[in-house]
Amino acid sequence: MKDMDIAEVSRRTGVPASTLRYYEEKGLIASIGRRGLRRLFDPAVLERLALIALGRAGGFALDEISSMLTPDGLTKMDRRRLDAKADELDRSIQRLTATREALRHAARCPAARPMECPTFRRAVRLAGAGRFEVTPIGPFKAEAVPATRRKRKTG
Amino acid sequence: MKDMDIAEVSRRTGVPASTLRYYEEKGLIASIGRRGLRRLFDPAVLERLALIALGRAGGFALDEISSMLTPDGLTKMDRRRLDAKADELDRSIQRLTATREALRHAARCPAARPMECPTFRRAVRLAGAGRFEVTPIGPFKAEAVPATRRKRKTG
DNA sequence: CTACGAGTTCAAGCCGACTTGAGGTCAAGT
DNA sequence: ACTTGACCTCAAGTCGGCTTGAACTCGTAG
Repeated sequence: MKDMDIAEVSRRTGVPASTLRYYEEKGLIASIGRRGLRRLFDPAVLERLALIALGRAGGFALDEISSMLTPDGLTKMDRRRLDAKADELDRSIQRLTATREALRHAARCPAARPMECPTFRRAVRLAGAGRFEVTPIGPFKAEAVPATRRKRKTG
Repeated sequence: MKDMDIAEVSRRTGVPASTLRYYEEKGLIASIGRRGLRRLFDPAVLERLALIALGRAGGFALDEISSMLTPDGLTKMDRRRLDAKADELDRSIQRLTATREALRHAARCPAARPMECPTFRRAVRLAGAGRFEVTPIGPFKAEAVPATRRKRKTG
């Protein structure tokens, strides 16, 4: 198997060409050269894309992912950091599991109003909705903060 | 406990006032009236915010959440939909779990390059990164599509 | 009466991860 | 020689979920 053009990489991974270009621009992947204008990719890029997808599936930001990949190939981070990430994921999983349970329960609990049901309340609490640690995904990092005069966290 | 002003709601939930206003604008919560300009909230809003947080924790969009809440109070959707949501969450959990395992394994596997390790490869595959079903979070819905001439999915 | 500060509105900005569109290039087929 | 069409670049747009800033309005304490 020789080098592939962007269309082939796209076809084999399902990742759109525009995304591949974007990833290259961000330094997540690299093309091995050009033929004319066209990028040529080493088949190893497929593996790398799988890793990137792994990271995305884990909810990591592209920047984080790129900090986890070595240029020559694959992830080679220190245990600490990987473990920290795994722990983070673990907490997400806990929350999601509680949320799932709350949903399942709500689907079959006869209580007129879900919140009247202790099982549901417990799930809500476990989901982090009672105490608002809530760092799920995307923005929304309500941190149970004094609330008045919370300072900007970004820019 | 009587009606609360926005600061109190914020203090008690950790949700910034700006977010509360935004939620009201989106119809996710409602204030029970005004004193002068100032919104007054019924304590029941706390419960509703907990539910919203539950939804967010589950990765649901605000619009989805609002479609799950009845105006008078709480979620009262048909079983089908709740179960569908729970199933969706379940798939997310599977992926996240595989990702976590991949990370944990990568942290202690001695293989020079993680992808050489079958355990890791398996985790990557389970994480959806090999077959790219990858509908994790946020954009990035690569659907193993013909790749050339994929048509726009949004506006 | 006046100032203060917490509240209000509205429009605009921000972030991440891409996508889209206009306009350009180039290798290969006829 | 010319057309085709896949690829290219770069700037701008999109989407969700908020946040921020400017300008304004009140209720209350002094």
